[in-house]
Amino acid sequence: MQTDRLKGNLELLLLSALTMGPAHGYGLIRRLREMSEGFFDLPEGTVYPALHRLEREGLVSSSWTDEPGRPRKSYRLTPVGERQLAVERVAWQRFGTAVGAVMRGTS
Amino acid sequence: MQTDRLKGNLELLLLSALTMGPAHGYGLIRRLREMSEGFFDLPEGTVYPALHRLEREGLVSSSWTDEPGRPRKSYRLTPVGERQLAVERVAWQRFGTAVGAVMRGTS
DNA sequence: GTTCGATACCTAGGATGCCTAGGTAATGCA
DNA sequence: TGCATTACCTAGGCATCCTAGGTATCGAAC
Repeated sequence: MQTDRLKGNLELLLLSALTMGPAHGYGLIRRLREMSEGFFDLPEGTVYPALHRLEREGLVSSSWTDEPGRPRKSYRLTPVGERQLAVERVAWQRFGTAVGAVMRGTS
Repeated sequence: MQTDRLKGNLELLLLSALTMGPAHGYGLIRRLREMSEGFFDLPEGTVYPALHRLEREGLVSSSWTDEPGRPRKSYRLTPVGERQLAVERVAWQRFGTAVGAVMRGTS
């Protein structure tokens, strides 16, 4: 069955990571890995499409850095994204509370 | 984007609910609703296929009650299911810890 | 000087897993 | 007789994450 709990939480993770400041995709992968002490080691094929989705929805905005060297696409939170992050945080907590109640067998 | 956090946690929820004793599908839906104070109100189309999956994997076993009235298929945890539940619990907690670390911006 | 690992971007298609929407049938009450 | 509730089921849809492939730059090692 191979549970993937990530489903539905990726958005929360990416938006959270961006509150520490703008970052590009590859850097976000590293940032999430560090912040979670290695727990989240997301493949690029997961993160890049997710960022594009977030941008399409207006939660993040991107800009190419015109520094020399490797091209980098920097993402930052938009005001809409910040509001959405607050919503996600509450939703996550509620979900966790409900799961906890079921696990503990109490209502 | 419509996060569905249930994905990957349904197994944990069903196995947890079954620790309170055997139950049939419809009853499990009610039990989860009560234990979570209304948070989890799972559609039948979610629960029945999941129970079949759990049975195929040997985590639960089923038996039709030969009581009169409506036919009911009662599910109970198998020993394998109990072990798997313990695994799931730890996995859930680890996941929660990791998400919490990212949300709080600390490593 | 070239080979390799790390950095940095991308996408098509597959797998998974929950949900929608449909179906059947028994019970009990209005 | 009709309707709500209980109780079971499944096909197909859809969203989302991942696999696996691709391109290209840079620095270090050989």
